[in-house]
Parts: sequence; C-alpha cells; structure tokens
Amino acid sequence: MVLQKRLDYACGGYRAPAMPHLPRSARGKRSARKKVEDNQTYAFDLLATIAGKLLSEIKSSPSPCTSTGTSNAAAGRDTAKQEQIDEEKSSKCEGFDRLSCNEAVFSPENALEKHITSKLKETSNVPKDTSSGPASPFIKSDLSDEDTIGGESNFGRDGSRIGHAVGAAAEKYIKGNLSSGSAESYDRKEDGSKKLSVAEQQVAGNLMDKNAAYKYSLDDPMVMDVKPTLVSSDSSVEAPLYRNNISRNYSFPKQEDGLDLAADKDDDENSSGCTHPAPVANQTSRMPRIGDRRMRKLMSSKLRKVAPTVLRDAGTSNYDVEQKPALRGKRMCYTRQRTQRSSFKRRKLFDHCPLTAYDGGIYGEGLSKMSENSRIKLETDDSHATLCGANGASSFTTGQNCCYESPDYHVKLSIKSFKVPELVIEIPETATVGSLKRTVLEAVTAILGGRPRVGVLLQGKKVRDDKKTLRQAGITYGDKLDNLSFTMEPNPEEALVPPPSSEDANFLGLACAPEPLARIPPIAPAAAALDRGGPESTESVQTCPEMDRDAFHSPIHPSSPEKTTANALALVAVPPTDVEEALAMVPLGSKAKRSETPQRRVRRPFSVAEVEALVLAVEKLGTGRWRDVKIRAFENAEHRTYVDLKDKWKTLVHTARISPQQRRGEPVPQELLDRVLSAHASWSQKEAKLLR
DNA sequence: GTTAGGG
DNA sequence: CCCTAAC
Repeated sequence: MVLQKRLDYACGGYRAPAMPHLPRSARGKRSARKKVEDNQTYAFDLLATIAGKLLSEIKSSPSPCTSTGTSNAAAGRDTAKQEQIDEEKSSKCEGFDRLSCNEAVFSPENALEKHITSKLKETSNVPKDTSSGPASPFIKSDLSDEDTIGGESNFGRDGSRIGHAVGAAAEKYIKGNLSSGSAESYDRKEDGSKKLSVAEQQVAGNLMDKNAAYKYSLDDPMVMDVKPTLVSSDSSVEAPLYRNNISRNYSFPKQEDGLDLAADKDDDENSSGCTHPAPVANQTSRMPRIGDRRMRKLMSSKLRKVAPTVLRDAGTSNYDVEQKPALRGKRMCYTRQRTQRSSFKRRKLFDHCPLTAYDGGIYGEGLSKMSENSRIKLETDDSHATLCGANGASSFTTGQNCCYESPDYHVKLSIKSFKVPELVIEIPETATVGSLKRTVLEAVTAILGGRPRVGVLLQGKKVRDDKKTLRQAGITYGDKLDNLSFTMEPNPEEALVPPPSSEDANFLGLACAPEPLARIPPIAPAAAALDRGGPESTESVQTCPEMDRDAFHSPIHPSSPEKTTANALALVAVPPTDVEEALAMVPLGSKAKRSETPQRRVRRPFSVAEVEALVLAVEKLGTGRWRDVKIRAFENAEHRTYVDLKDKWKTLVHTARISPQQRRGEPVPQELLDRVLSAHASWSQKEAKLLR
C-alpha cells in the first residue's frame, strides 16, 4: 500500500480511483479496553499533579510548630488572642472567660471549597449525560452539524447549571453549611480513619486533658465554628486538607501525625516524589497539545507513584481530573472517587441537620456531642462575662464552662452564615468545567486558605477594635443582634500582597493570559483579592470597603431555644448575584497559567460547495484516503484537515440516512446526499471485496 | 503523519 | 470538532 501511495503521488496525486485499500478497520475498536486504564492514568496524573502542588505548598509553608505558640504565631495578628491560647494551655481554668477567638484557628476553607467542589462536580456531570444522549441514533451521527451547536449549547447549559450549582452550594451553606462539616466528621468515623481523630484527641490532649480541650473549644467561638470545617473534608480527600489547615493554621504538634497518617493511609512509599508535580503540572498545562500529551505520558510514570499519597491533599483533586477535556465523558473509576461520592451523599444527608454541624470538631467525638450546645461565646466586657451565643444556650457550655462566666448579660448569637469575600471569577467560555471548578476552588482556597480571620460587622460596620468589649462595641444583651454579622476574611498578616486590582497581573493577567478569548470584566475589583493566594489576599480584602459590604452577611438571629437546630452556624459563600457572574472572574491560575484548554477551533460548517467537492473527491478516491481527498479537493482550504473531511463524510453519510426533518444546519441537496450514500456503499463494497 | 472511530 | 489508538 505504501508503495502504491507513493506511486500515486508520483503521478500527480491521481490514482486509480478503484484501487481500494485494505481498511484498517481490521484493528477493530480499541477504545473501550484501554480507556479505563488510560483514564485512570490521567486521573492519577492529574491528581498527582495537583496533589503534588498542594503538598509542596504545605511543605513550603512554615513547618508545623510543636506547640500552641506556633499557632499563635500563625494568628500573629492578634496578640491578645495568642496569649489567650497560651493561657488556656498553661492553666486549665484560666482565660476561659476571655474572648479566645483565635482567628488562626478559623479555617473554613476546607468546608467551603469542599462544598463548592462537590457541588460543582455534582452538577457538572449532569449536563454531560444530557448532551451525551442523542435522542435517536440518527441524530447522533449528525453530530458534525448539530453536535457542535449542540455541544456549545450544552456547554452553555453546563455553565448555567454550574452557576446554579454554586448557588445551590451557597444556599446549602447558608442553610446548613456546618452540617457538611458534621457530615464529614461522620464520614471520617465511618471510614474508620480514626487516625485523624486520634491526632485530634492528642491535640486536645496537648491543650490539657479532655475537659480542657473541651473548654478550649467551647471557649473559643471560632474554634467551634471551625471544627466542622476542619473535619469537613471527605475521608479520603479531607485528610490532607485537614492536616493542611491544621499544620498551616494551627500548627498543632499533631498535625504531623495526621499528615503522616494520611499519607500512609493510601500508600506511604510514594510520599517522595510529591514535590515535582506542581511545577510539572504547570508546564504541562502550558504545553501545546502534543507536547502536553507527551508530557503527561512521561509524567505519568513518576506521578502515578506519587498520586495516591497526595490524593487526599487535593481536595481539589477531582477538579483537576475533570478539567482535562480528554476526560470528557470518561471519568475516573477508581475507588477513591467512589468513596468521595459516597461521602458526599452522606454529607448531603446531614445538610439538613444543622445540629451536627458543630459536631465533629477537631477534638473528635467528645466534642461532637457538646457541639450542639456550644455556640458562640462572646466576651461582653471586662467583667469576663461569657456570652453563650448558642440558641438556647447549651447546658454543657453553661454547666462546664460557664462556671466562670456570669450568667448575666449573655449575648446569644446564632450565626447562620459567615460572609466570605465576594468570589468573582473570570473564565473563558472555552475553559473546561474542570478548570472552572479548579478555579473556584482556588479562589476559595485563596480567600480562606490561609488563616482566615473573622470580622464582626455591627449594623454593617466593621468592628475593628478587638479590644473593645462587646458592650463597648454595641453588642449587648438583647440588643442590635439583628445587625450583627460575621465575616470570614483572609488574614492580613499573612499576605502582604498589594491590594487586588483588576490590573493585577498576578491574577488577571496571568490567569487568562493564554486565553485569547475575551474575558468578562471582573465584577468587583475587590474580588480580585480572592484570586490571590490565600494569605496574600488578606490585606486587600481587609482594605477593601466593599468587602464588608459585598460579603455575604450572616445576620445573627437572636436565637430562640427551639431554633437552635435551625440556626446552626453556617459558613456560607453566597455569590452576590448570579453564580455565573460571580465566577466570572477568578483567574484560571493565579499562579500558574492554567486554563490551558487549547482553544477549540471555531466551527466552520461545510458549505454545500464544499460538500460537493468532498463528494466528488470521495467518489473518485474512495473513503479511507482522506489525505488524498484533502489534497485533491481542499488543497487550499487550510482550515479543512483530512480529519475534518473524514468527519464530514461520516456525518454526511449519517445525514443522508436520516429523515430530512432530523437534519440540521444548512440543508444539503438531496442529490448530494444520494451521491454520498451511493459512493459510501460503493466503496464499502469494494473494501469488503478486498478483504475477502 | 495517516486513518478509523468514539466522543 | 476533539482525542486516540493503531498504523
């Protein structure tokens, strides 16, 4: 055949049309079998990449300290709070009445990102199904025409869905964000990953005895709030996050343990290569397709090993995996995902159980029980009155901790949700859903990833003076609570990055640089902060007045006892408006240019003239010699590759077979379609004969 | 780089 | 149109 080919060319590219060639179809379909394998590989690679990145981040971050002191350092910003912690540690009963909201402890990122992630994921898959299932087999083959259109429309739908999804996620958060945390904690137990629990307990132990731990947690409103978050991640993926947060934010001695354990869980041997992935990933993403492909292959060997270890690190993992267009429709099928999914389901179940939201604290089971009782305790004044914010104050809190507090003048608060910085994401339409997810995750992580701090808004105004007593600030018993809300914000101390601005090359520029597509202008410049690396964005957020205004409000409802459950603290990331809008802005990769979805070629429907030329050529050359067809009939049509011609022929054949009503796009003269069918039949026959 | 097919 | 496998 080869020889023949060459000879033909020698003759000016014209050969005996009737010279059928052996179809390669003999190869049969190979896709199915290998796909599974390959998919896994992809998944692993991607996961590994991400995981590696995360891991590296963790590593790069200040190593966990052995004592609370570290956590204090982390908190940095609020000295008083730090002291608080120390005190607690040193003396069992001391400082309980103090306001010990160590912001450092507050790290909702996990929960949030997790939540969003899962949500996105969940929804993203839906559209897939929709698009994949052509109403009829006929329609299916018509894809070339309709597919593109359909595909695009699908994409659009996806987007909207995602938006909804996000919205839903946000809603969920509002309703019972914490619940997710609780669910998570449950997951953990169920999964038998008690290592973490142990670690937690140990941590608690460090603080003192269990009671101490209890108290500690109770004492620190933030802690309470946070707890769910910490545990929030799914057993598999969570672990890493969990430790990640802890290590970075809390620097508990045990973190290490947790980390190791987590790592070991799946496979310990691989922790080694984890450092690579991050950089590699970036490179990969930037590479041209072929390069990319190759890269992935090359990497796969290395990364695969690492992947398992890091998997959990990447709460993100799934995002990344899905981000690859290559994975479209094919999803990872390894257990991990299933695990996650199941976790998610469980979590969902818990979503409506606000009570549990508080459970599953850092300290584990013990805490979980008291959690419902514990709420937010705020210090009213110097008198050390502790405010048991819980709706229907918890007996526990009162009984155990409140011994130090005066029962009077307790401000009862029920935090329904936290305001988080507005999340604005900008992403090209051509970006994959996966990249979208990742982007969102990054944004959220960036915002809350560091050591987020809690802001208090009273009547819309930020209460900045931490030294003020609640009373002084105007937060008093039975008053103004409606105007009290909390915000979750990046810790300024952590990030000394310039305030975010739309011009910020870091995220705006880099983010989408590779993407030629027009971007949706950032909705709110302030939002840019979100895009930044977690810690860095802090300052900007703090600085930005809009932050406070735009952030989601978590109005505090004077809690009524019966509402306790319903009023569970919720961490909510509520998109200001439409999710899609909100998502409009985050850079696809603030740090690395990700969004490397190679621009999809513009759709250029075949004109009738082109179809005719194609038909003519195929009639002459037959099917299976697309390169020749291309040369013969589309030599000058740069945008028509022989693959395109082949595809077009495929669709033409299909089109010719379906009823005219089912056809879409510019109608092709029936005459041409008839010729298509005849030519197709003719050449098929010749082919068949040859095979015999 | 081509061809064949699935997505 | 995209992506791959098999050539």
